[in-house]
Amino acid sequence: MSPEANFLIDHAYTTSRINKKVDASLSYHGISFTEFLIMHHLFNSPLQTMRRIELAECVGITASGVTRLLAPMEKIRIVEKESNPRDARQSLVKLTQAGEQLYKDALVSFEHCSKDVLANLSVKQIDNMANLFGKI
Amino acid sequence: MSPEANFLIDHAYTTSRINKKVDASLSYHGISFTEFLIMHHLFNSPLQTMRRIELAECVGITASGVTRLLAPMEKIRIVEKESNPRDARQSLVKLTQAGEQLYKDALVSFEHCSKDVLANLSVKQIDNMANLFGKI
DNA sequence: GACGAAAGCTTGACTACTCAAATATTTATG
DNA sequence: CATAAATATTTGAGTAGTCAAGCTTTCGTC
Repeated sequence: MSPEANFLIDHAYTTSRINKKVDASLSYHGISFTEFLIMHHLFNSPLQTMRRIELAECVGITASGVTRLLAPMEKIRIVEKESNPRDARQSLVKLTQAGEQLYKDALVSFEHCSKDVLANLSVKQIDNMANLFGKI
Repeated sequence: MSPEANFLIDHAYTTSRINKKVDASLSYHGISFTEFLIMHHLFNSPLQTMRRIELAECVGITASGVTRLLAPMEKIRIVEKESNPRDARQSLVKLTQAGEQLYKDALVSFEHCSKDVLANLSVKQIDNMANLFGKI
C-alpha cells in the first residue's frame, strides 16, 4: 500500500478522534463544531454577514445543510437573517450580539482544546503541517 | 487566534474536501469510505475476522454504528457473521470471497484517488506529515 | 424588454450515523 | 456457586447532514 493511501487511512482515524475532542469541548457551550465554524466565519467576515452559499463553501457542507443548521440558531437568536436590497434571492446571515458573545466564549474553549489536541507538537511542526495541508 | 486553533479550522475544511473526493472515487464500486475502511481492516487483520467493537474503534465510529453499517453489507454478502465458540456474546465479522474481491478492486480506485489528492506533495512531505499526525 | 438560463435558497425523502437503554453472556468475588 | 459487575451487541429514538426537485429572483441575449 502506497504512502499516500496509508496517510489517508490514518488521517481519517486521527480526524475522527480530533472531532470528538472538539465536539466534547464545545458541547459545554451547547454548540457543535460545525456551528462554531459558522460563527467563526461570520465573526471574521468583513461585514459580519455572509450569504448562505458562502457559509456552505467555508464549512464544507451543502447549501441545504446550512439552511437546516441555521434554523435552530435563528430560533435561539444566535444569528439573524438580513436581506440584500440589491438581490432578493439572497438571505444574508449575521451574528447577533448574543451570538458574538457565545462565539467569544466558545473560542476560549476551542483554543484550550486545540492546544490540548496538538500538545505533542511544537509550533514549528504545526506551522509545517499547516503549510503542507495548504497544498492539498 | 493561535496557530493550533487555526490549524484545526483549516484541517476541518481540507478534511471535508478529501472525504468528498474519496467518497466520489469509491462510489463507482458502490461503497462509502467507511465501508472501505471496514473492509480494509478486515482484510489486513491476522485472521481476516474481527469483533464488531474492534472495527468500531478502528474506523472511529460507535459499536451501534458498526451494526447498522454491516447490516446491508451482510445482506449483499460482502461480509458474513461468524460466532466465537469461546464467547457467545461476540459476533465476529469476516470478508467473503466476493468482499475480498470488491476490496481489491476498490483499493485500486482508492490508490488512484490518494495519489490525486496528495499530488502536490512529495513522498518525503507525506512521510513527514504522517509522522506528525502520528503524534496527535 | 421578453424570456430562457442561471443563481440562491428551501423542502421532502433519505442515509449515516449517535446516545441511551435493553439483552445476553462472561468474569470476578464473597 | 450464586450473584454482581463487566463486556459485546442490538434496538429505538433522535441529529446532522445529503441529494434532487422546486420556487423565486436575477442575468444575458437577441
